[in-house]
Amino acid sequence: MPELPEVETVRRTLAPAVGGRISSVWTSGMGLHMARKPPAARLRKLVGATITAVRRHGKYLLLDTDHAMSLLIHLGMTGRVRIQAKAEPRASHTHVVLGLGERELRFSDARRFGQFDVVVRGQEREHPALALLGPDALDDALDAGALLATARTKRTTLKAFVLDQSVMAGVGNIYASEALWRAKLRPTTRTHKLTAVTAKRLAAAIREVLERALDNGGTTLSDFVDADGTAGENADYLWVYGRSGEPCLRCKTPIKRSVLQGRATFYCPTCQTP
DNA sequence: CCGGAGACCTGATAGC
DNA sequence: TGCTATCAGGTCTCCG
Repeated sequence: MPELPEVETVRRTLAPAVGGRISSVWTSGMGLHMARKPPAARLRKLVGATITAVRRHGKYLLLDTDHAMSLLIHLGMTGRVRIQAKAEPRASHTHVVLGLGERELRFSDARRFGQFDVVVRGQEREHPALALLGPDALDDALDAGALLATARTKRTTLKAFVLDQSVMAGVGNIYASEALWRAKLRPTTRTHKLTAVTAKRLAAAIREVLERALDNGGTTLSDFVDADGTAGENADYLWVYGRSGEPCLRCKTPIKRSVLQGRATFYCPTCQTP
């Protein structure tokens, strides 16, 4: 579910957690991504800590505390972070609950591909999940020039390139197809074919696609909701993702679906030139 | 270095 | 109704 716009939407709706003091910690004991369990003992040391900020890098959330430790959260495919009243029933597949006054911060994840960990503030980069991340996809530094310079060091496809979290952090399978359609570039085109002109188009398209999705509160295909439980509207505005057989919104050619690296890929065979 | 396939999980949906 | 197969926003690892 969650790519940069969805995670950023969660980050923004987590604002009420800032200033909250962690009064209790509960974990389900079940393993998440790579069978890693949320570290119960380290989490319990955060009882008494106050959440001071909620940050995001790519698809990762970082909740800073005044105990020099931060919570690291990744939503995987079906992860949710909710702020709910203590009296609200817990969702199924709830794996972490932090008491925050009258409310609770709850992490649930049906498929358990998500991550919930603790990192030392200032040493985030030493966490294996964050060590290799490239600049955030909405970082101003990621302009056409930077994109082109990185692309020239690779021989991969454009689809794999924009999905590579070490190139840029935050683009996932939906927005990869969307951005390449917007930039009129074929997903299978090799990165070293990028030019100053097409790199500029791609950089602009990535930014546009992500910001537009963010304006719409993210894309909800089935699972995604923000910290308030609200679904996103962006599924109504997708240009190609999930639209195979339907007419291209630019040229009316039926949209094609193919599989690249095991992931569904959508493109217009006419106006996305190879 | 790169792509493909499979692994990790559960739930929704389609088809018989 | 119930069974089976397929698919899903992500990441990681093995293999050729």
